[in-house]
Amino acid sequence: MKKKDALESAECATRDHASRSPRSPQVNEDALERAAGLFRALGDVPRLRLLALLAQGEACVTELAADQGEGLSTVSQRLRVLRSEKTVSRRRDGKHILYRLADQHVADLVFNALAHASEQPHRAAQSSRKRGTS
Amino acid sequence: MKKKDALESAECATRDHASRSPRSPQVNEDALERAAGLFRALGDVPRLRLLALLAQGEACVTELAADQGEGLSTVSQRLRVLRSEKTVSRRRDGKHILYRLADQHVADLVFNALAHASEQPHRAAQSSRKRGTS
DNA sequence: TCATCACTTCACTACTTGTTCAAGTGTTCA
DNA sequence: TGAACACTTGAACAAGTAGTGAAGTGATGA
Repeated sequence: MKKKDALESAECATRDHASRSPRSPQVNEDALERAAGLFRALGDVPRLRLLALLAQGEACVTELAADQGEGLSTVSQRLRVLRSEKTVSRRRDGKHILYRLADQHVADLVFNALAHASEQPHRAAQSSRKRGTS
Repeated sequence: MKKKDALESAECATRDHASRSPRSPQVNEDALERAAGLFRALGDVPRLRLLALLAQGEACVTELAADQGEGLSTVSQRLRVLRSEKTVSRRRDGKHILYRLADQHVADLVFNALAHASEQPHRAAQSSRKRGTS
């Protein structure tokens, strides 16, 4: 993925709507990076399913793999990605390693998105609906 | 991306912790797909920045491109992705096409994630903090 | 201490995605 | 009517990412 071609022909901004507002970079660049990373980790159906599963409680890799009909290695890799973005945490329990959602915020994100997705079968609207609405 | 290698050696599930709970697929597969699509669209720094910018109000493509020091085409493509996941909507205003966040839910998602990311410089915690914080 | 179990990591391939230039579309204004 | 503006779309390529088998790691139990 390359970058750069900047401003190939941006002229309107200085004329028509000269200054609507500063529209500055007041967003923390670092936070942006982490937020994007988090979203990227959640942006994959198998991984999201894994999280939805873990939202029901702790589970070991074998259990998760069996539940999804996938290989251990595959599931382990998915968990690695999720773990690198701090969406899940793990602890050893004898021979097993149990995974769980890292915190309530992750659960909120997943549930909100799923709720939102369920509400809107085919299109988003000018909704001013509040969260938590089922 | 291939698929399949299923159950290369999952035996523990049937022995040690035989049945912790059903842990069934009660998650709507279709909602999962849409939610993942939404997250995937948000999982890119430039696109997320675009949304953060739009959270401040409507803006035309040229304006957004100028603000980020990027080319029109580049920004237009990013907006296309965002639009395909219904995170932004647009309307024509004379020569310009003004983009805006599609709904409040998207703004919530972005702000929550950014807030969460800002709160946790280097690691996630057992936070039970509620949304809307800061 | 050695075999087994439950994973994790590595290396590799196939596939997906983002950026970019060139060309195309739709509006406005002279 | 046509030139200029503000985008959008298409195609191509580079770079990133997921899945997989094989090999490695760390507990447990005989």
